Amino acid sequence: MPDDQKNLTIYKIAELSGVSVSTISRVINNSPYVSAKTKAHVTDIINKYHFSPSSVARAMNSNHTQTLGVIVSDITNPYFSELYLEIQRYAVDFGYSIILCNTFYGGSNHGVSDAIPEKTYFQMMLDKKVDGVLILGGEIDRDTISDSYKEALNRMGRQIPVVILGQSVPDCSCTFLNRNISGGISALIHHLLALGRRRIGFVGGEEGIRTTTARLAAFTQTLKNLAISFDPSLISLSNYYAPDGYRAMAKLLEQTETTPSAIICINDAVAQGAIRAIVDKGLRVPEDISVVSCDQFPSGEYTCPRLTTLDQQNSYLGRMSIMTLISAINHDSEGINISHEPHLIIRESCGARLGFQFER
Amino acid sequence: MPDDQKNLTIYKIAELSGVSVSTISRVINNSPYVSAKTKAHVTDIINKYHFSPSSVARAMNSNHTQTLGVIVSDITNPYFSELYLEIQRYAVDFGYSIILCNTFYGGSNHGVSDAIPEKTYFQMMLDKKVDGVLILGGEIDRDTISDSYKEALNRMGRQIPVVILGQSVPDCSCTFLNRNISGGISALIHHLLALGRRRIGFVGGEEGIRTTTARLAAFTQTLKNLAISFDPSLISLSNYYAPDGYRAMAKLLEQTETTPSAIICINDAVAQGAIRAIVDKGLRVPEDISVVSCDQFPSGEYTCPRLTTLDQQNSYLGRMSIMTLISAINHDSEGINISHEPHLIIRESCGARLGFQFER
DNA sequence: CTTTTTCATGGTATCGGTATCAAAGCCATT
DNA sequence: AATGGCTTTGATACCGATACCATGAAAAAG
Repeated sequence: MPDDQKNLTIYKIAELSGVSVSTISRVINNSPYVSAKTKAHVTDIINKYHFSPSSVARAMNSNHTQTLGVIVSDITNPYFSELYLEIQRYAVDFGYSIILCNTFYGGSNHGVSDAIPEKTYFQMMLDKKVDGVLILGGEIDRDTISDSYKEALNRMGRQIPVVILGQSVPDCSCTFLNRNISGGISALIHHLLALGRRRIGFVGGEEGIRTTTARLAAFTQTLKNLAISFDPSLISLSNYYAPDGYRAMAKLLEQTETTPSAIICINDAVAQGAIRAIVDKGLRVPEDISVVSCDQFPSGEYTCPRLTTLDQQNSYLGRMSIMTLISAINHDSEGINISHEPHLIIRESCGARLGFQFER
Repeated sequence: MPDDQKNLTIYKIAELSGVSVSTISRVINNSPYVSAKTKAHVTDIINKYHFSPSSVARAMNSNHTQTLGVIVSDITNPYFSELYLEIQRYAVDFGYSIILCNTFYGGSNHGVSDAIPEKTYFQMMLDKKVDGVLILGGEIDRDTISDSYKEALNRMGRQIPVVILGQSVPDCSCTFLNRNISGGISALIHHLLALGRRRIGFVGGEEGIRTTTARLAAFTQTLKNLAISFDPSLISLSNYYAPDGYRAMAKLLEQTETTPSAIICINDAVAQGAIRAIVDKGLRVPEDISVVSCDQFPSGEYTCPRLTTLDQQNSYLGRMSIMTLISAINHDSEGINISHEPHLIIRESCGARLGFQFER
């Protein structure tokens, strides 16, 4: 049986075919400078032995590896995994494979405590000679970025294309895709006001993280513009997961004197935790408190009650991220403007679809 | 400023240091055959220019890339992402990076239709010369495995270590970690019976997939052993996500004449969908129907009601998977026996923790 | 029928490291 | 001073592809 062997090289195929390595290379790369006869013969041998050229050797003198690095803080977070799905799809289409780097930064509740510094991954990306790096979240999302982090990031950015999904940081040798982080908050508030909710709280997210800071700023600003009194005891931050939402909501209910009539959560996981905390206090959603969220997760359509939330168009963001990176690698373009406007998904947790109209 | 440059090689460092490349290589690899003085000098230059050796060139003659391939069907599925987290953690500890391969096989509801054949990824893994491959799920989980798939899998298995988390398939040149797929079903049924539930249905999972087939078999077998009548109209399969749970549950409620008193779901996402379907029919969980699940997801603790479910010890499985693969690469051992017993987490959706005791 | 052009093929340097071998320098011993 | 052993260093083949140049054969042009 003409079986495949380990460590088949172009030299062995040349030997088996009775031609030179140059010819084998030509056949592999579909060069026109091979006779039909030779090509057919070599192709037969290649198929027979299931030969396929080593990407490592190819990378050696082409200086590109057809590999991309993707850095995320936590792939169990639906926000990141949804982005990843889209990225993976396009990467394969364009012939790239992806090295996924999970930094464990930002602490989910998964029992893993120590984060892997992004600097470690930056160096790894450089050593592995990936063709480009995509950063979806992590240390770059901090309000204040340390000099040493920035230095490491810039060192990488000077050597290979780096695309960052988030919001621009000054003096970075990277391409930024500016997410409209705070968009939609105003729509959320207006929707709640229209339902008769005026005492609105904000739950979840982490202090010092740009998403949280920006959304919180949009929250307070919108209230101010509408001349609605702002009560700091209605704000309770923690983190981005269901247990955090539970904890933050429970804390909010304890620290405030008057129960809020509505809560805006940083994302659907937090909203789920918050609802659970409200229910555990013997209150009802949406009858007593309306709960809405800023970032749609797939599960939000199946909770009790279903979540009113914002669609951040994550598939679109994922697609734009990978396309921008590939463009940067091919020097096709110099930065792409993305325009995504979060849009309101009205379901049950605000009360609207259940026909409630509240008075206060 | 002594700044770093692009494409720094060992040759340039040799030139800058005034020694030979051999010496640079020795310094990098901590060889004892370098004088302290030379070592210090070269180290200074390396640090000054931020030189780090190319992994590609190293792979060229060491024949290992310090890279692993991980193949999953859908990383947005918490089962896979939880496994991945553990795998990533240990991989980095042992100096490996991970190429993640998402096959889109098994259709979630994410709008992506066409799966990427695993064969495509197998070839990619071979070409990229990864040191080992870990398959967490996908085509291997089918009840019947096609010859062409098996052939491609075996070809890969003969060249590099391949570890598969699931259940053994005959005549495969891979190491299997046999998950106890059907374990815990019996515990679930006994728990429901103790609560007074006898008319038990099964919801979710996909026909022709081993997890589903095995759990369904354990389900019917346990009922048979207990001499409980088995009603095929109480079984409704679909897939592994919340929308599938919703759909399957709605269908079950339509197709059966007598409403079931309990439902066992394939996992927590499906359970969430099923609960939603039950509630939409105007029934209550757990008062009218108890709902339990076979596979714990983190969100299950924050649903309304909280889910009674089985802990499959996914962290343990992830850890064993990566450790087994690394052992196989190092020829340290020949297969590891894993012992994980799913254990029952009693919460609200069955009724037990809410103090219900049902009669029938 | 010779010369020129085109086509097909082979030989070899190269990418950036590591491994192996050879050799030079240094010190102590005889 | 010559010898031997140890430390330290340098030169070069090699890993598996591709790129470039050279060459031989066949076809077209003179």
